[in-house]
Amino acid sequence: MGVKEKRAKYREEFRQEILDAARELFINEGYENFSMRKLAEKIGYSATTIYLYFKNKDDLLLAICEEFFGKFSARLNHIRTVSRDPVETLRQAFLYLMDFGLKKPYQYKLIFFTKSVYGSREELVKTESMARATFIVFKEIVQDCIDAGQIKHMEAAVIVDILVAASHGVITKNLYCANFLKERSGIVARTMVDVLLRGLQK
Amino acid sequence: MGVKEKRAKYREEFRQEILDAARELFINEGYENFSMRKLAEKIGYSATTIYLYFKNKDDLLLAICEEFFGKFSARLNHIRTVSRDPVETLRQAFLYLMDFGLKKPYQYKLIFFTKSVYGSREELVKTESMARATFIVFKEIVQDCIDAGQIKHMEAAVIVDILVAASHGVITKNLYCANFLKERSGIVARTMVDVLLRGLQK
DNA sequence: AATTTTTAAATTACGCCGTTAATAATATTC
DNA sequence: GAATATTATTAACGGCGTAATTTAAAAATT
Repeated sequence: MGVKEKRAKYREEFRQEILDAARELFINEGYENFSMRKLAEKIGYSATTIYLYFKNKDDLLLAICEEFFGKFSARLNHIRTVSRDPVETLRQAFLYLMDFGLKKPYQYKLIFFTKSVYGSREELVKTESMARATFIVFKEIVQDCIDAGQIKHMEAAVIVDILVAASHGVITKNLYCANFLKERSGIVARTMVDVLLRGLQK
Repeated sequence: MGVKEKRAKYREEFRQEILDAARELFINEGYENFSMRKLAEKIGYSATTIYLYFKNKDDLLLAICEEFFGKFSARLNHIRTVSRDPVETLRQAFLYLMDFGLKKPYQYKLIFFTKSVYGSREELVKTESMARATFIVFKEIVQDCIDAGQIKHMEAAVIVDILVAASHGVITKNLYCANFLKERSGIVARTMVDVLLRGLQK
């Protein structure tokens, strides 16, 4: 390995080190209370050094989102290959998203409700991203159900939107609504899934 | 009117003036970009003067939320007295919430996804608030449907949670998801309502 | 009416923040 | 070993929420 490559590798390693610390800080403190200065202290460098590896605070967040969507789309692909019944696959995919949110609400919030890190829709569609890949797998899972004639015939993307929105909603209520009983969130989530899939079936 | 009352009245008027300016600023700039200093400039006073009328930034937000929930619960009560069919009443209540979100997403975000201004559940239940009043009316509307035997028999609060969560979800997708087609948000909202009510019916 | 007391407002200040510009230290290349 | 490129630091700008202090105005008391 040449010197150039070696340096590039160390650079990559350091970048990842920053990213790991950033993820932890983002999740523990939330986007608001995260700060470049705290992150700098955590990694033992000055705040401005971070800017040599990431454009800015939101660029850090984008990298974290891409990490997440990478794992998420892989998981969806796995579910799809293992499970046989289309509707059961869809249910599992849906539940996987919602369970993640119930288990790690602050991480879920960070990824889904913090900033539009992917820019406009045009930008998202143009540049390839793990976020887009995830959406596409999800849509395929829905399309399988439609093709099997098991759910109502409508645009797959609309159904994906509805299911993801439902998950988002349960988690936002969990996060923000004082009146929402945490002990009931499991019930609400499962009922939501049942009611939606029931309503979608022919 | 005595001098004391007069002064109290002027105080109340000024407080409302600040609140009106704050609402506008909060909605136009979002919670992040709202600042006490900007608000101060807008009303032509120094930043610290605001602290004579509101405890802090979040106290301003709480006042704005209470204003909203006051109008919202009144609207729900109105719908309830006008409409006759229980499920139709529920559908209208649900749609009213979601349409508000589609029309004014930033205001919706401000009220529902910004901070837990009402503190913990214990605090919410203890102190009376318009937010709690709204929840109670919503629950009564659902209970009417259950009592009429038109939807599945389950805890009314769970159904309220599901419906409100569904609305929240559609709006969050609208706000944060780059992949979400704005032109489709109307369709997604209406389909969500239909699918949920269909799934909830016996 | 003059003086004391209360109230309202502004100024100053503290410790944060994201980020840029300028500078120093280190490594690489010639 | 000198010149160049890279990496890191320090200093600084303009912003933030808000507490403490100080000034100005109004009201109450004498």
